[in-house]
Amino acid sequence: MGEQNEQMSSGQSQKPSAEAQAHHYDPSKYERPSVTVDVVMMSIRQSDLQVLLVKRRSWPYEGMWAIPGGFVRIDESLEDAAKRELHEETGVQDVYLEQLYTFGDPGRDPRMRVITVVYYALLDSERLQVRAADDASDVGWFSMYNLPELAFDHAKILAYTLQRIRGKLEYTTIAFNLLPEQFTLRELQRVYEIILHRKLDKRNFRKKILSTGILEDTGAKKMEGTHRPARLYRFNPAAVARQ
Amino acid sequence: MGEQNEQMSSGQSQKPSAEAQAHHYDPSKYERPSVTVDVVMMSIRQSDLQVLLVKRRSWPYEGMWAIPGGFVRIDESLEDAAKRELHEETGVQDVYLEQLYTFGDPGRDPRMRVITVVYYALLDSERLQVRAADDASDVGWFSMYNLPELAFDHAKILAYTLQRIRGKLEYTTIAFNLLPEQFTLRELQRVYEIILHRKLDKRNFRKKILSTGILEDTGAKKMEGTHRPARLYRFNPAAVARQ
DNA sequence: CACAATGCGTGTCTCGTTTACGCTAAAATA
DNA sequence: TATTTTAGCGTAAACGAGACACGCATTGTG
Repeated sequence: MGEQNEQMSSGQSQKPSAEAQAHHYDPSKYERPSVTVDVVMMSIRQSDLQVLLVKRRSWPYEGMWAIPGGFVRIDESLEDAAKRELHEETGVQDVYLEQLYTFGDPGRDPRMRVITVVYYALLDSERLQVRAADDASDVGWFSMYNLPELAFDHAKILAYTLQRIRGKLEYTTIAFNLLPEQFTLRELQRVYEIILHRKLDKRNFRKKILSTGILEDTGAKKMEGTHRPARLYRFNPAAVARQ
Repeated sequence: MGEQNEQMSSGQSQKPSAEAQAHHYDPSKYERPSVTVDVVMMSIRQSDLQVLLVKRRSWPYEGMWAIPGGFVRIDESLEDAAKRELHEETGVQDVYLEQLYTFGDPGRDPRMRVITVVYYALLDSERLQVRAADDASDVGWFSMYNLPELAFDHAKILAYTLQRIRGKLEYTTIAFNLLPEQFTLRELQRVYEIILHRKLDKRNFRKKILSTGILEDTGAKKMEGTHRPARLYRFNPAAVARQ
């Protein structure tokens, strides 16, 4: 093994060292790709799973919609870049944010070699309503189930995002990030139904969620419409067994 | 949202366009990070889960062990870079390879900003034995449960790798990639036990695996030692439901 | 003030899955 | 032919998932 083992792990010096040259390897010869971070921002809006997209105003893919993103600054972590992007687009901070995957095929951007680290964020619908007004018309929310024509490989990225959150929904507590601090069991069930895209049995759902002990009864009730009011619960992170 | 929405998704032109300048954003100003791909190569050896590491011969972390990796070439996909690395280190091709995570904190390499896309590979122990001889002494196999002192943030990367394969073991068929084409049920069970790091019940394990129908009896038997020979099975990818 | 309308909140049974557990079979060696 | 070693098998109990229907608390209306 290691015919010519260049020992490039996490980077040989980029200025050619004597040793690198001895191994016929000069990293400074290599053109560096651009690195961007894109953030798939999702929220439950209008009883739908929606994603924030921005409209491209220039070549390539002019007029198509794209996942918001930007270049990683040289002294900024990937997660910080994602948080910055998130804040710029939505004004919110402290939301659930997770790295999804890194897409780096040559040719995915016709202008240059771009490697994109994709994150996804789950936003509480309530906090978001505030900013829903300023419709710059080149930023918009779209249903994950009815997407417009997307730039680059962004359709693939969103498909993968949906797959990931569906998977995580089953064995983590990510759903709570899409709800305000207090919520009813019915609202929580709707989040699950919207993401999994199928109906769930009310009794079994309640039984399962309550049996985990991750919900705390606030004592308050939510009255809405002409029917019996629903209990309001709060997520109790202390009681979470596994992430 | 989108105070100054720079529309950087998957890259604004790197040459400053009139439009980019109008938005006070000139990507060419930004220093680009280096991008490397590291590959965690794992195999079952000596009834142990082992990983291939290379010894660093220069600053920083001189003398410590590191996950093999190298720069991504400008016209090469991330996965191709990982395959190249894999081939250079082990001589094998066509093995299970999956992207793990991207590590990019500033300061993780003291020489420069390096963003590392980490892949992991699962190698069939049998094919590997051939090359086990050429011990260059700066390449070696180490137990995932007893690692040497590691360079950079590589200890964190290996911990995360182990977590990922444990998770995947439960709902995918990745285990087969660690075995030769034909294997006994006992050998398969050992792979699970070594990765999960706990004993499994023989009868339940056989029942569970056989009930999935992903194994095909080859008809052949494996005789080894002074006891009843075991059936040899083969993995039947056609019968795999999910993953 | 009664009654209709609406969504909240609950319990049980069935069935399939997972776990726990011990003995006989087949081969090699002495 | 006795001993050693691992292969290969079945059943009972516990648990979890899914199916399923009706009384309750509130509001609006006549």
